Amino acid sequence: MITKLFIVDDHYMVIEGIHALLQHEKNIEWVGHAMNASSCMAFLQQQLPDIILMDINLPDTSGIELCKTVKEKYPSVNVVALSTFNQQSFIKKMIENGASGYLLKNASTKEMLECIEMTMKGKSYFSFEAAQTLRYQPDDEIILTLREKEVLALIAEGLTNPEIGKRLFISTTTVDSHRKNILTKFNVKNTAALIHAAVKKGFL
Amino acid sequence: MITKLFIVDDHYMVIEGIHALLQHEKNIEWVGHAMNASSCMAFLQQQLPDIILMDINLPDTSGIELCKTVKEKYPSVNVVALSTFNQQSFIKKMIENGASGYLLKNASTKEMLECIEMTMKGKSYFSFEAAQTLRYQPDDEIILTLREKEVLALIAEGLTNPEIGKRLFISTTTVDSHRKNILTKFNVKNTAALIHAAVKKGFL
DNA sequence: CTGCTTATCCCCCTTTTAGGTGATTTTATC
DNA sequence: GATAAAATCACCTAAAAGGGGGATAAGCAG
Repeated sequence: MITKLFIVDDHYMVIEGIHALLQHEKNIEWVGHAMNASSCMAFLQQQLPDIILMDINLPDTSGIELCKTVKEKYPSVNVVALSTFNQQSFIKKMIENGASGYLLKNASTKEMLECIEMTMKGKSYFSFEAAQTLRYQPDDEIILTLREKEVLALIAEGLTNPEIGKRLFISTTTVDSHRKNILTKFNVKNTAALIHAAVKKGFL
Repeated sequence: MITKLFIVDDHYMVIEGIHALLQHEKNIEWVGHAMNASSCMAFLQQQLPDIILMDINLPDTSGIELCKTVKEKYPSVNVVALSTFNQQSFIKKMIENGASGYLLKNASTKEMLECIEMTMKGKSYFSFEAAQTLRYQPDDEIILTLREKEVLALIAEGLTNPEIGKRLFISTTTVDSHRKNILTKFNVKNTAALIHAAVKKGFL
């Protein structure tokens, strides 16, 4: 069985690299590539591949959004996320949006082939490191409510509690409560450490 | 004249991609690759290439550090930075550490060849976007003193002014002064916005 | 229905920041 | 040796943040 493979990545070198690594594989057909989200969608209107290797960082839309759109319109297409970052939040988001796997860009040919094979069998595949991230860091997962995320974003913008209150049409004391809860969830004791941690964990 | 090319990048796909893109170039000799800083240094003890394409993000040392070390030990070797990020601070730092050029990973083959050619002629080459970043954003360049960088790092860790003072053996009021100067330089009005901006600009 | 989470609100009090203004010493540079 | 930049220290005031406590209403799941 021949797997039709499509790639979305804005880096020419990566596209060429994957192409070079897989060109001698007989059961993989290279149906094309796109360097941004919109040309990817345009391609899919004409032909559906079996697997899309999709970079998370794209110039127009993020891979996380593109993945969602693709899976909604073409549920039969398997999406495998392709990324440099081994960040838990990204991995989680891609899975939520229907990705079948997560491949880091430092993956070997063997890993790539395994990933394609597994995906075609309907199973999930995650790069070793990505899998470890998901497995061994369950406790540092931070779940914020919608409101908390809003507040956090406004804090990062530099707004004070009274300003945030006005913006969200709630009392200053409420903002204060949210803020304290966020600090507790991140296990930090002030705003500086909070913003730093929030960025590192992909919230900002 | 044949250019001896060496690559340092922790992503197998990128190495293969560049290899694929340049393998038919007759005046470029592919002398090898390394996937981290230490094996790069080990290679250089045996053979010196003309140009090193060096990723900024490496697993052990950062490319910025590696560039410095390489140029100190082997000044004849030209280092071209290779990166996904079009961030001013990184570009600036690489130049300061002796890099001859800055190539973005979405560069075309033509750009790569141009870059190699220019570098061999002793000139600098910067990807179009990287050059624009340097040219059109001169005013948002933020220059911090050594002390200010130290203080900023400790603020990001979540230390308060008294704590920072103890750590650096200076008075709390001095820390306060530094802190105010940093806020002014970043043109922000509180810690939250400061940390956010500092991360975006590559200080943290 | 009961417990749980979310979102809302309020109080007290202490510490920390931020804005303003000013000054001294060290260090590097011309 | 003069000049400029960096680093140091100080005082005042007001605003904001953080730590503690507690309360209520709405919505949801077992």
